[in-house]
Amino acid sequence: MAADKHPRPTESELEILQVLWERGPSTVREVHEVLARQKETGYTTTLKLMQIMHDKGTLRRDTSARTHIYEASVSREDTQHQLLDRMIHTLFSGSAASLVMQTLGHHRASAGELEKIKDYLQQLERSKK
Amino acid sequence: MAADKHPRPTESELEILQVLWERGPSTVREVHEVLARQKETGYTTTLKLMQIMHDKGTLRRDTSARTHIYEASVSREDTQHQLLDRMIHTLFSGSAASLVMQTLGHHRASAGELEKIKDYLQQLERSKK
DNA sequence: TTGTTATTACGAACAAATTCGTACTTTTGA
DNA sequence: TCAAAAGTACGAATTTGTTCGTAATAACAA
Repeated sequence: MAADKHPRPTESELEILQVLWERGPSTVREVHEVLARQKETGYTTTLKLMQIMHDKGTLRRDTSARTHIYEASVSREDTQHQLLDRMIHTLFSGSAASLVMQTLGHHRASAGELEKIKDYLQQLERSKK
Repeated sequence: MAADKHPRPTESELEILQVLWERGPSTVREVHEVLARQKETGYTTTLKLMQIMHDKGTLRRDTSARTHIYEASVSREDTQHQLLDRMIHTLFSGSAASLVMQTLGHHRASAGELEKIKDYLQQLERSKK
């Protein structure tokens, strides 16, 4: 049964979440097809993982039909937020700003993206006053 | 023995790296003291972990004296970069910009930090032309 | 109907990470 | 000198995550 509220997803669980966030509610078969394109993996492996995630409360499912439909019960944003938090804490001594600068320095964003980021910053500053 | 070049550090390994990055070369005892302040853990556990990390090549050590001195052999920046890469890929569909905006949105940086980030952006844009 | 296929459930094997007890060695100080 | 303290090494137990074989069942098609 579900124990903790929303335990941090493992590596494999994230792969599955990605697919569900992208596609919306899906069958195990559909999720598996996508994963199998990226890596060698068996159907029952995907099935088992999704069952485990359901136990943990990470996924919801509709079992009314023979073929069950699964759906993420955690949002992409919340998960991103949760993992970012952890990373900022464990790897950037708590400084979100230094994470941002590291990222900007190493992973060239396009000019358009930089523009978006700048706008976003301005907006943040305005809302601060 | 050391197998891979620099395997991704595990959770516990990151905690140890943090301490070493912060303090510089240190004994197991010193690292352990710091960790023990944050969580319940035994001395030999810390020791074993650091030995494993040495095997993997994540740490260097000086064994000339009885009490060994350990030091990180991977830089903080490289590790940050490595893990950011992974996170951008697995959680932000490859878009560094959206990671940055997520971060700015959720983790309020101080006005001073925002300023720094803006400067950094301008600098990036200039160097782009 | 009947056999082939698709699906779920379950348990066990395997792998990786973590924790810690114990033995042995060196240093120290009374 | 010699007992206590501090250190390393090592192996094993535990925990957590991953993979997959097998059985049971439902759907489907000939």
